[in-house]
Amino acid sequence: MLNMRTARPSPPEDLTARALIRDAAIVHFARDGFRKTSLRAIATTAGVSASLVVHHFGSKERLRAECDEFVIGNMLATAHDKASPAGLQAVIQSYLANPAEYEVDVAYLSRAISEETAAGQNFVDTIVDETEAIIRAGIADGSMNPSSDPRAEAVLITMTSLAMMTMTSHLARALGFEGRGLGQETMRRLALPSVELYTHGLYTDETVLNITRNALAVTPEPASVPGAEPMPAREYSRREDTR
Amino acid sequence: MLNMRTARPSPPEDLTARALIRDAAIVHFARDGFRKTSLRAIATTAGVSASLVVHHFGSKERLRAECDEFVIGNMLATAHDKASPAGLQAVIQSYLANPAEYEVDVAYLSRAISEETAAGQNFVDTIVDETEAIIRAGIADGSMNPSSDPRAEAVLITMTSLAMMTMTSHLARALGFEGRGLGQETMRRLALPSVELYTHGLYTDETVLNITRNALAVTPEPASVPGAEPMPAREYSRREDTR
DNA sequence: ACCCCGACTGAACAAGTGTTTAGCATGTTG
DNA sequence: CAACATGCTAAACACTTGTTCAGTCGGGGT
Repeated sequence: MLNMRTARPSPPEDLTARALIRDAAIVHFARDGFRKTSLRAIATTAGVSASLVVHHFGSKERLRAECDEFVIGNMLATAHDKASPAGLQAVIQSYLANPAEYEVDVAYLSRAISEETAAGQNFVDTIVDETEAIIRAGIADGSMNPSSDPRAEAVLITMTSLAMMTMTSHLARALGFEGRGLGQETMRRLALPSVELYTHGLYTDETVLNITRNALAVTPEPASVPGAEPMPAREYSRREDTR
Repeated sequence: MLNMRTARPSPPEDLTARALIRDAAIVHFARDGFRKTSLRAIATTAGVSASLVVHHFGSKERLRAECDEFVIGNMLATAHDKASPAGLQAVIQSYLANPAEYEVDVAYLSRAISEETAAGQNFVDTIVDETEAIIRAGIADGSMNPSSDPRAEAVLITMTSLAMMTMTSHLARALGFEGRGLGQETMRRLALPSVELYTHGLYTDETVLNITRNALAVTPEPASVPGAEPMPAREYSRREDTR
């Protein structure tokens, strides 16, 4: 009801050809990527000629720009006017309510992030900023643990969240949900472990933390940073080796 | 010294043309992606004709397969024979020691994951399994917190780690390292916050955890899963709303 | 009535693609 | 020496790509 901007439940016929082309392009870009989709393919699923596509949009690149604006711009817009700090939550919940409707938009966003579109970068940056604000507020009101670097923590959490979008297929496969509707069951399966991780952490003590602190203290800036990232889970396997 | 399989310090001249083509293809695939790179571009940087590429490899697709095998296969191989459970750690540390040498391989792997190559999927699945084993061992020996779903936790952590590869450019940009050598400074900046997060968690109490548990208990399986994932950080913002 | 302007199409173009073909060396084998 | 395989190339082929070019259709405005 509230989302007629991002999700497009519009009837098939009473749309202008221009809108039909845009929607078809969004579907194709989301499913096959920008480079792989041809103007003729878009024209076919839109039921028009290839020339009409460029007649309306000028070029394939400008068509992409318009699709970016339509999908991602609307995502950010609906997120912004719904409450100030954590307005994104409404969108997220609305998505989780029925992922099928947003499937195309999520796939499109994922492509935009992977292909590093201007709109995709803008989206990522916006969410990072928003997340940082949330974290700082959470630390201030005591609901979240203090961090040595809230900005970096925000980046970390944002990328983790976005990775759930860009790697849906890998997620589903690793969990055994191959054929099923990507997302629904996968998200449900990941929900609890994710919150557990965010509540209790992974490690039981500060062994790894201290090792990391020492390693970073030793190497001030330019040289190497041994044994810290990006797979912190591995550290434990040589715990006694606390040199 | 120990890595002459993944990193290629080989002198320029004494390589067979076949190897030259393979290496050139790896660079191009890593930097521009599979679809965007043309056989002629590969041939040019390899200093040979385009026909020779297909003469040696049969087709572009088979060339890709061979590059996959060479880069990713070697990654997995060197990871496997170095200690059994957490053998990957050696590779990771070797990478963190001097990321520049592995830059191409990391970029290549990232592409393989994004483009969902067979080898890329295999790599992801392998690391998930390996991570799951590590987590189960860590829980058993008390160094890690118990999880309601170790498999899902392993998937979560793996995807987070891999996201650091597939989203290097976004990471760097969000942290302000635009022009610098992608990785080095970014990794250093993220190391401590990441371990902090894995040690103490994000939330100070179990409010969000309980909310999530209740939400999952209410909706058993088929229907919607409101307010849980994939952005758990947002939950806090309506803490008092503990309906 | 004219004209024009917009939406729209089919055909053609130029460039780029992966792949094929024929052929040139060159060295090895009978 | 002849025959042949091998590493290699230039040219061409078949095809797809994004884009351009007339040109048709139809409805308003004057």
